Amino acid sequence: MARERREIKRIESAAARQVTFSKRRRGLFKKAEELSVLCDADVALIVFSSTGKLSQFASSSMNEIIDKYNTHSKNLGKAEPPSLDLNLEHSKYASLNEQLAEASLRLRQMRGEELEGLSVEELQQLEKNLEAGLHRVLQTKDQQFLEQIGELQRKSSQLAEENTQLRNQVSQIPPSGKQAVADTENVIAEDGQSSESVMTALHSGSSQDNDDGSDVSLKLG
Amino acid sequence: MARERREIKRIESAAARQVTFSKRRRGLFKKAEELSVLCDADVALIVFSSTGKLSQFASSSMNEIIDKYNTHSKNLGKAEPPSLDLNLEHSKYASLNEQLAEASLRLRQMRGEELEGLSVEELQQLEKNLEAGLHRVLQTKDQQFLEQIGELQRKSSQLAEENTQLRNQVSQIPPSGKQAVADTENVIAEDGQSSESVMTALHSGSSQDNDDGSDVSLKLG
DNA sequence: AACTATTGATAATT
DNA sequence: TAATTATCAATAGTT
Repeated sequence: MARERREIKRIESAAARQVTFSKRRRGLFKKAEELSVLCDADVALIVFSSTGKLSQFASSSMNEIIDKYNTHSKNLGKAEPPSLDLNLEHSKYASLNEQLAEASLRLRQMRGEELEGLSVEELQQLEKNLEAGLHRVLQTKDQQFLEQIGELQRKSSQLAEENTQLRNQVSQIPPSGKQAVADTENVIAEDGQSSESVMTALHSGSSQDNDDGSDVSLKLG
Repeated sequence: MARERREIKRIESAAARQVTFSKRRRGLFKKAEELSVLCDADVALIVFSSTGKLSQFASSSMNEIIDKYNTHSKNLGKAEPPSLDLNLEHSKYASLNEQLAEASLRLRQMRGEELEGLSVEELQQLEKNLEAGLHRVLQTKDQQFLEQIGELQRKSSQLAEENTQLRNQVSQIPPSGKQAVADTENVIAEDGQSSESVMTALHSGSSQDNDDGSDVSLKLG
């Protein structure tokens, strides 16, 4: 196009390259615009100089054209596997966002957090999931607890029974006047307890026995 | 460039427009490539004909250049709010995909599924998470159990103590021979119990008392 | 699509 | 960098 034909290969001289870049870039953009006007075409031109500076031309909106380009590439089943359709991308992105939000919420809920907003059904489902996970551990542990409680209940009943029987025996001691009472008090004193507390314990004993049993049954049912 | 100068405005004749489009498009792409080669520039050119057909040129990768363009635009704080940055969109999308995949995997693992491929560290982490989740439920439940057990233990000790005291009282009854025993048996019969079970309960009473205490302590420690 | 007269682009120079 | 200009390249109209 000029004094001499120039071979199309990289211009080594940075200065010359810069000059040629400026001239040719202007021409290229001019021709791009002319094409878009003359032929009613949608044209997008992006140029990065070797120094990284951006120049651009778009007959309409750059992003519009890029979106259109991405859609075309996708629909034509072209290569470009790393590039995805921006439009589809968009809905997928929104969808992914929702899914991720829900997943992390569920995780937090399985950790016992943010349970406030859950419906009854959701709580039941969460409970089911947690219960399934907990099942073996809880089974073993609960069983041990129940065994201990049952054993203690049996012993309590046994001891209460003995108490009753012993009380009967005590009540059948021939009333020998003050002395017997004194003796009893002495024995109690040796054990470090007052007669008052003993009687209270004895009286509440049988009633408490029943209360305990029903309490445990209720809580375990 | 030719027989006559052409005004730069839309060519009304569709045929003429199509011809000009073909010619000028070829020239434009040629010049775009020449610029990229001569000046070591990164050039992307996208052209949609008025009939919607796509032509493109990119000196490197089209998506690479578009990404670079978007990054530039973004950094320059440009407008274009309705259009999203493809670049960022893309990495966000990939990132979201990963996050979602991980979240759902973790959920499945918390339900006890897909534990096969986990390393020891991962299993320990999962165990920790499950334990944390179970903690609140278990804490409440365990506390109730412990309270019940503690109460029963207290009562057992109390009753055992009373038993000891009552036994002391019984042993201090003046030996009045057979009659006293017979009376005791009658009283017991009225309560619907046999003397044999009573004696067994009495004999095992003190020894069992100690055993129970240590047993419970061990299991709760 | 090929031809070609003409304009437009630009390489070398200033 | 900008202007000049000789030359080459692109292309409008024609075939």
